[in-house]
Amino acid sequence: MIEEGIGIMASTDDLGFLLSRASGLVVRATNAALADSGLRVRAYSVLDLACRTPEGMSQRDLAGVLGLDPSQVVQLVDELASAGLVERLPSPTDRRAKLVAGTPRGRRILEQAAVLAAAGQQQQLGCLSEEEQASLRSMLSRVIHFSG
Amino acid sequence: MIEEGIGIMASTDDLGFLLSRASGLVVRATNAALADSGLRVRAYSVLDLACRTPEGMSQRDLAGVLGLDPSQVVQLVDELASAGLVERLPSPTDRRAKLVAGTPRGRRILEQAAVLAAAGQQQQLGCLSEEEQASLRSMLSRVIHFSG
DNA sequence: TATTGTTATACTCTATAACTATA
DNA sequence: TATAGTTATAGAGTATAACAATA
Repeated sequence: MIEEGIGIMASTDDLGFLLSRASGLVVRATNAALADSGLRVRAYSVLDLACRTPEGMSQRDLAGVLGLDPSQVVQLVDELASAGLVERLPSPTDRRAKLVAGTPRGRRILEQAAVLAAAGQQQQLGCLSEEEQASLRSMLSRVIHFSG
Repeated sequence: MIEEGIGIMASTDDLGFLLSRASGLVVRATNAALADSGLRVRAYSVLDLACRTPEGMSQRDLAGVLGLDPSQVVQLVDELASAGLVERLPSPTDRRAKLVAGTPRGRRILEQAAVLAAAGQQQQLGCLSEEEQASLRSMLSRVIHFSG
């Protein structure tokens, strides 16, 4: 079998198709690289953000930043909390909100996972120079924050 | 609600994350734009390829080009064939293979759908100049055909 | 009245394996 | 022995709606 089951959109030089396909390949490679960590890409992203802010981050903010539905965040945080990688702390300012913060164990796992994820990612993106990767980052950031 | 349910990967300036998120937004916008045509992005891609080659294209080739599993192509071609947009023709050279070709109706629908899809896509990608879009296309093509 | 987290549900997409008929 | 299409199934990701507690 040559290749199977990744992104899609119209014919081979269509930007939407290329974006979808490239994204699928990178996600797949990253998930494969992360396998030993027990994490998949989405959980990894949540853990990463939770560990980035010492006080923790509300689930709603996590959802907003990652572009996920809040109900998906619930599931992902459940997983991470069961594994002891994050904990839900009460927000000091809003009794509805829960701040998701990385545990010491979570930070250790994240550190290892980050190496794996970067390797898997560069396995797909390594054909682009540093300058190209920077340019790509810049363009994609604009696309994401653009709603016209 | 701010934003929900799209692509994912690590923290906000991570290339994998940006790729995944941008792709998700474009696919969503395109699916929404295509709604009136009764097509979704993957079926649209198959129809597009089927109509591009007058003799039709084998399902295996479709799968290879689009990066889908052959079993997914079966389903998508089933859908399109039920709607009368493509037909499965016997291959003159290989009795196992079936050539998927667009019907006249399929070509008409495709023509309309292409306009819708392009509009939905540019709604997300319109913030990039023509030059940037060309550069993006070039980089993503390389990423896709790179397996290092 | 609106928002945070949660639960439930359905649908789409992805991943595998096995089977058949041909090659 | 391998390949094209097919079927079946399971898992991951996405999309909605509704509810309780709190703002």
